[in-house]
Amino acid sequence: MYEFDARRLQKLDVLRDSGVTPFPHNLRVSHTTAEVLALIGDRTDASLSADETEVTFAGRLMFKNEMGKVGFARLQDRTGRLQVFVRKNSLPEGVFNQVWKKLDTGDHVWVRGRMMRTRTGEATVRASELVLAAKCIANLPDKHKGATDPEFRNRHRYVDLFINPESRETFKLRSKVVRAVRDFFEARDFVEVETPILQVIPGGASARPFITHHNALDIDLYMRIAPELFLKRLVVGGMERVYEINRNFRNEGVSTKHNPEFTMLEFYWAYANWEDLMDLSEALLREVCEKATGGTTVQFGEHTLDFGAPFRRLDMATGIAEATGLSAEQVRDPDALRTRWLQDHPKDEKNPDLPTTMGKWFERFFDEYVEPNLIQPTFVMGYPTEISPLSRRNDADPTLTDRFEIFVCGMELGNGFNELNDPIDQQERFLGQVAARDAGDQEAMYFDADYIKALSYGMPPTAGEGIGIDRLVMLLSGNMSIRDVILFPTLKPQNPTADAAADATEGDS
RNA sequence: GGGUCGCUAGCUCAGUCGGUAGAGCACCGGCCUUUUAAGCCGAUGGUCGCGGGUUCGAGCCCCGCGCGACCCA
Repeated sequence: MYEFDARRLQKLDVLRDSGVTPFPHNLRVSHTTAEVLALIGDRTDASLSADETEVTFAGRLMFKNEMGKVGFARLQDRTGRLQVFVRKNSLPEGVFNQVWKKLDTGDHVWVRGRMMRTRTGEATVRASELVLAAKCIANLPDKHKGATDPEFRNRHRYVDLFINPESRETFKLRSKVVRAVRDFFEARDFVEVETPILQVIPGGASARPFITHHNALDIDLYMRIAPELFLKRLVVGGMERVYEINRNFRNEGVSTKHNPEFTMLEFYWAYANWEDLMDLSEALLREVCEKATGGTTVQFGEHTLDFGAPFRRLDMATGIAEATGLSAEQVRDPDALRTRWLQDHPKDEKNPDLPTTMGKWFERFFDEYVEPNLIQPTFVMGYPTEISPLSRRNDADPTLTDRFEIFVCGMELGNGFNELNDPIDQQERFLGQVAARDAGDQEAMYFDADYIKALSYGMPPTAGEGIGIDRLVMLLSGNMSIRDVILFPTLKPQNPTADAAADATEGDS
């Protein structure tokens, strides 16, 4: 059971006793607050007084000021706020005492009235009718300081959204980002599809999945960690340009950059290669940035990010060599890498989990020495085959793949590569993953025989890429935490015992 | 996983040396016919995150746990 505030509950009785319906319906508005403000424009009060136009609008009461037999209120709707002026003898009989005086901040209010301007010049509507549209019986955050605690804002997004304008802006921006992404791909003849979230074999990424159960089939299913293998099946099927804006689920830790469920854009483009993808990514990010923010640069913390300029293209081995002082030869030598690592991490001397191969060492060195320093949008190129089980090998150097990742502000934003379409090679890579899994790597991929079968029918030369939408929205909106750009981020229950008790009660009833 | 910090009224926060639990805003009552964080008078509101311990006495000291923020891995 939810405990209502007893004092607020009483208000409902008081209203009903005086004939006021606290939750009416069928109220219509003629204008939004922004439309009324546009009508008022810069007209004088005299000009407005001569205008007999009546408007109706509604919004949540965010500010109320009572002065005897007059008062002011500001109503907030999806377009902004607008002030209402009420005067006791300008309202129908009883409304001032029974409705106006009982209004609390947080209530939804409907108003009819004519436009005016106050003595201090504020555009205002003079109410000739005032209706309580929906009662708020919750206590609101501080009128001036708002709700600043990140936990409160994440747990009570419905409050955060109407209290904090920057939160509304963030999620409007997020919507624009998604719209811009769709427009970009639709304009290039890509088809948007939806592939399974419930999967028998989770694939397409290295990550631990969530497990769930289908009762009727009596089988365990996995929540998808990536749509990749399904999208490539579609390329086999002839969808040569295909994309999906998909929710993925990864059973891993949470941080300011990681939420267990997150939104990705993935796209596959037949008869294109990884270099085409890099060009396309630049164009995509530039266009999305411009459509969502109005410009091609954004402020993120102390950094001004430039999505308009060509992105830096950095070879992974070169980046590691530059950051560590190793030579081009040493960078490819696991022993030299180990020696260099121990130089900075003497405590790892006896660590049995240190990498033994170039590929794993690259990953570790890159994360440690290169990634944090990649502030402006950067393509990091040339990933080792070993850590790229779905990428096609480089024709000149089969230990590397034709793969890149996009980094901004030390954050991985995207990942693209020439798709491996040789079913024999893919089968061997999967077997390598299975061996890693058997050796204890819980993030290693599963063997997906149907995917191999799909490739055996022939997949055209294809390049594919994924871009993290949540992180992109973080960058474009200047939010430092992924939880600030996800409406309802995954959070621990505040009071597990109470929640469990509530569940038990539900089960009994 | 480790470290640091935090958790006190609906919200934002004080709380001294261990000695009766505080303020502003919100909410309630009263005054006020153009306010701009309006003002004035009065009232209500507390599991001080949870559980132990020390003490005559704990919001404060000690131990454990929970949740969160930030940093590190």
